[in-house]
Amino acid sequence: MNAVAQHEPLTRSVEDYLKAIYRLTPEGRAAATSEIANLLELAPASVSGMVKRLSEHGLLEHVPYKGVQLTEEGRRAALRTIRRHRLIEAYLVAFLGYSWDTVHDEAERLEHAVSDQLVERMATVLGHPSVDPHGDPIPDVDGAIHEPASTPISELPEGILVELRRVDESDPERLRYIASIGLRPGARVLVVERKPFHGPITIEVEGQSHVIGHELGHVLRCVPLGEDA
Amino acid sequence: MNAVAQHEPLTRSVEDYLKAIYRLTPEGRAAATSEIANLLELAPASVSGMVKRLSEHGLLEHVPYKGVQLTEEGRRAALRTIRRHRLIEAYLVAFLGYSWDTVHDEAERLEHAVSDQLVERMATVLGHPSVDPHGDPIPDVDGAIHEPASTPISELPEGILVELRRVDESDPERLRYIASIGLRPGARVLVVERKPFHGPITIEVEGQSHVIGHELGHVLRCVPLGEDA
DNA sequence: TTCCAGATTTAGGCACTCCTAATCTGGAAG
DNA sequence: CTTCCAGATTAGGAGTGCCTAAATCTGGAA
Repeated sequence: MNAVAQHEPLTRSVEDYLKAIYRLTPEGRAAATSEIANLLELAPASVSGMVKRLSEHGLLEHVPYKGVQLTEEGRRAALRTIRRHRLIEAYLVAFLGYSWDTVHDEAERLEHAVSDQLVERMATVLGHPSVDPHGDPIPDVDGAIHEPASTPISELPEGILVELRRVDESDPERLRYIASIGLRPGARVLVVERKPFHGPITIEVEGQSHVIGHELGHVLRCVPLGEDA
Repeated sequence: MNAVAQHEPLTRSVEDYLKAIYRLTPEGRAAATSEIANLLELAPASVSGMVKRLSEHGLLEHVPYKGVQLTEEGRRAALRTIRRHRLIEAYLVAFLGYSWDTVHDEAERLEHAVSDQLVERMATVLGHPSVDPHGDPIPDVDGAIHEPASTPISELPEGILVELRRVDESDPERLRYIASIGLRPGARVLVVERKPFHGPITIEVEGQSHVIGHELGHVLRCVPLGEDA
């Protein structure tokens, strides 16, 4: 019953909880029950129950009424699932004709079914990529991950020319919209105008102007290329 | 609540039951509870329970104490799963370095997770194959399947030269053994000697002699190529 | 300091999928 | 035609994972 190297496989649900909590707890934050419920589209009471069970199994640290964090074991499990997800996405785009904006749901189901062997073979034929089609970094086999710096386009000054690096969105309709206006990782984008108080942002992509909401701008993470006013 | 075209997805377990019952009921036979339990490695009582539930859902015809058969809807669902399984096997062998004797387990998990879209894309890049790496025919999208004639090598006369067409086995160890002596779909095999009363069979493959048990001979399905005594 | 709104947890249910133990049944043997 | 038993079913239980409704807690406003 040692906590190390026990490889009883986790269920689909458990993997989803761990992934969600990983996303909600950057740098030592704690995740609230309601945040998890929100992300997974479950009732808060269901989350309370699962959190209790996962704490007992040593995957989470839970302070009742305060929040949860992953244990080291939980973190490793979460990163294992994330690695699978992102490699599957990269594989489906590279070899099976998926577009980067439609691949998420398929990967969401496959990540719970593939063996380590299969994922590593995908990684091999892909040449061990460091990011997936959304620009998200792929953790390595040991669970190491490094997130290259990037800034939401909603926080960059007007007049700046940027390269889109990451699209932090999983909703299929939003993704399809983002792709439809020419935005994809690697795209050059000019920040034309930013209205104050979380107002709309005007950008130029492939010579075309588009106005996007602040919320959408928040998921478009970029690196500056220089001024171009 | 119509029986037609309802597409609430079936669970993993349900798909496994339907596949098992499909295998156990060639041409109108009925499958016994114990046969299903055996194939799925479950307690007979568990099968009774599930069979009851699946009958109520219209996927099975159950005559208590007699046996079960698939309804038309159950048959279609079984063939859908079998199509997925066999195309996944073919894909993994063709593109991801799996060997035909080790691919079964991976496909067994993936068949419950892939979308129709993904399976059809695999079928496309494979060029719509008609058989999987074990020689098993792949049902088409409408559920039509035709099983080419073949005879277990255990039923063929001594001295005959045959081509191995199908290996009806899913146990990994047995498959690995079969592959290790040079047997695979397409291999030329000479039936050297067959001892009576289900005795051992001596065959020659790739110039090498091997003695196999009758049980193993039963899963090796062949077509005759001619005499060679 | 008290009190309340909102978040959280507990209580009680239901469906699924499995188990063991007890009971029942249909057909074969006497 | 009765008895018996292998095989099938029912009974009762456990774990997962979700739900709604009812307590309960917490932190900030009055």
